[in-house]
Parts: sequence; C-alpha cells; structure tokens
Amino acid sequence: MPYTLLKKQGAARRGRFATVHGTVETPAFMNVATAAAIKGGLSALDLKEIKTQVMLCNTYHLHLRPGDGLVAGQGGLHRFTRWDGPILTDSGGFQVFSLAKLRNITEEGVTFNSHIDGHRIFMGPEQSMQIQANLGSTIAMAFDECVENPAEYSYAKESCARTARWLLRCKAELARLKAEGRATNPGQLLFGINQGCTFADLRVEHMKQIAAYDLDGYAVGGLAVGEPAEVMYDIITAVEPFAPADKIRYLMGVGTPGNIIEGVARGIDLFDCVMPSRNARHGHLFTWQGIINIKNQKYEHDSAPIDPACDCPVCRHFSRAYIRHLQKAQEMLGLRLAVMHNLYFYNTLMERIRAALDAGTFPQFHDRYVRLLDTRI
RNA sequence: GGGAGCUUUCCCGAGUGGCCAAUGGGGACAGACUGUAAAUCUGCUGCGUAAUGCUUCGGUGGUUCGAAUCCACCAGCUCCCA
Repeated sequence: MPYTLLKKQGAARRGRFATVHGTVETPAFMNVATAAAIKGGLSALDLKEIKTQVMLCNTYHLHLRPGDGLVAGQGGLHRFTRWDGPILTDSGGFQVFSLAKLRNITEEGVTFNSHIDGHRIFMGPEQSMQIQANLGSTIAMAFDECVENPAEYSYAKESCARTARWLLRCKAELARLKAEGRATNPGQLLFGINQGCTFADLRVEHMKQIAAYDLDGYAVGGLAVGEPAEVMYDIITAVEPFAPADKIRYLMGVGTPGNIIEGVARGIDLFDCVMPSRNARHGHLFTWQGIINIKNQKYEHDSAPIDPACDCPVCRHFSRAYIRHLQKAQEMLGLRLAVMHNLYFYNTLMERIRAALDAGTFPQFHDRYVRLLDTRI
C-alpha cells in the first residue's frame, strides 16, 4: 500500500506516499511541467533547489509534441527530462474541457482537432493509457471528462457515468499494457477521478462507485472551473468521507494558497496548479505578506528581495527593482526568477503545512494564513 | 545662393475643411489568470465629476459659420542644384 497516513488533525492528513521514483511527503504540491518543462526556463536541475517533490506533465500535449513514441524511445519521461523524482501525467481529460471548441465527445472517447496544426486525433481511455504507458510516468491519471461550469444536472449525471465507465477501461488497459511488457514503467500507478460538477449527490454517488475499483489514488476533478470557492469547498467536504481513507487524495488544478489550505483542512493530500508558474510570468508573486505585482511602479527603486521572509535562491540574491526591470524589459531571466520564487513559495507552503500538522498546530496555521496569502498588497 | 518637401497628443505614425481630443502601433500605467492553445489576454493613456464644456496637431496672423486640414510670414529639420 503506497500511502501511509502518519497523523490526522480534524480531516487534515499528514502522510507519506511511496513510489518507485521516491517518497512524497504529503500534503504536497505538484509542479506543473505540461510539455515536460516548467515554463519560464526551469530544468530538472533547478527543481531540487526549489523543493519540488513531484513534476506533472500532460498526456495530450506530449502526445502531440514530441510524440509519446519518441519519449518512450528516449527511455521515458524520467530519462528524457532528467528528473528522477515522481512524475504524474494528466490524462488529457482537462483538455476535453479547455479545448472545448476543438473537440467532440462520444462513448468511445474524444475527437480533438490539434491546437497546433488542426489535424484530427482521437483519444479515449485506451489511447490515454497507451500514451501514458509510453511516457512511463510514476502516476497515470484516468481519462475523464472535465465538464464545464455551470452544467445541466442531466448532462452532469450522464458524463459522470461515462467517466466511471472510462475509468474501468483505463484500469483494464493499463493492466493489459503492463502484462504485455509495454509499459515503460512497470510499476506505474493509476489514479481515478471523481466528477459530478457542483452536484453533491452525483459527486458522492460517483465517489462511492469508483472507490470500489481499488485504485492507487483518488482525485477530485472538475473543480475550480468557475464556481465560487465556497461551492468547491462544500463539494470536497461532501465527497471526502467516501474517498478510501487508506488511499491518497488529489485535488486537481487547485489552486490559490488559501484554496490549498482549505483543501488540506478537508482531507486532500495532493494539489497542482498552473497559478504559481503562470502568474509568476505575469509578474504576480506570492509572499508571506500577500500577493505583489512586481511590475507595479512602486517597486521601481525597491532594493529589497521579493519577500524579506523568504529564503529561496531568488530572494537570497536579487532585488525587486532588478526583477521588475527584467520583466519590464522582457528578459527571460525575469520569468525564470519569478517562477522559481513562486514555486519555492508553494513548495515551502506545503512544507509548513506538514510541519504544522506534525506539531498539531494546523488550525492556527489555517487561521493565520488562509486569507492573508490570497490578498493583494 | 536657388529649389522641393516635412513639423500631429510620451515615441513612431494616420488624418488634407465639419462625423477630430484626433485611426493604428509602441511605450507607460493598471487588472485578469486555478488538472497551461497563456513570456497571454483585457482596460487605460490632453484637462474636467459632467456637459452641445475647456485646451491641443511647430509659432504668429489670416480666410471661413467652422481649420490639424486652406493662405501668408517666421522658426527648425531633410533632400536636390550651385
């Protein structure tokens, strides 16, 4: 059993997740590297320095470019990227949502038009598993449909049932690929994904159903797609009791520091989000005093580090004035330093959450930071 | 010395009588971003709370009901002939 629950405080869990590529201390934030690189110019060499535990790559994007066959030929994602820690591959399910204008969904799967050159590609549960088996990630995600918000109840119910059927096909296909020796990582794990939009009864029913499928982990997907944060929290609270207690739980695509703290408080172990990396590229930097926009004129002559309370490599060496200049001048270094800082911040946030859970002080940590860290200053 | 052309709001640059406070870029300023089609996108950029309001298109004067647009002179810049 890869997941070990070390300590509980309320619904919050301090745990450990063992994989063939190393152990993940949870709660943890996975750093998003969609096309096998963290945008902003970070390589695997940088990730240790910013306390990254897990790297997240994308099935759809890597299938299109450079092609999962090519990655397999290079020895898999680990050899290809030189990141030797755990890698989770998202299944392409989110692209069913985000590339909505370019796709068509049937029981078999989804037909996309490539966002790169427009050519038609078909991806269903089997294709997604084949691609992920080629990529050789540590953890494969089931192929799901991430439904847009708001959604009709009837559509949500139908989609949810289909996602459950797809999950069984994913499990069967991955087992077959492993049995035939076609998986780059023979120890590849599979997580299922809970759906059901904002309807608590659908969410619970779906979670109960997939809990019986005995997967390596359980994700809550389809949240943070436009619904109010309180709705998201209520859904997590409703569905959490029905996620297997001895399995790791992953809240997909979330979120702000406050969202993560609330997620941990509701029993979530894993998170991922593009926010720290994307917003860093746009000048929004997270600090222990709140969020700053480094491009603001008020930082023009500011020789202080991004966050005086931060000991990341960027804050140890560089000033706000310098990073502001780099971003205004569109120097690549401005993006890189900002991304390094934000990811370090998120990874440190998780470290402090774990420390608070270890010390039994998580409620105090929650109260002190849950609003503060999401506040623009 | 002679001739031709040019001068627009922070910059470049449209506009050749009213629909012009003036197209479009850039820059500046600010905002958005949640399993990344995102080094992207949006707003804003003379003054004024607002108005059929005020000031503005090198300067001064003129023509006209009305001028960034037409005329005269002046200043500066570019090119051609000596």
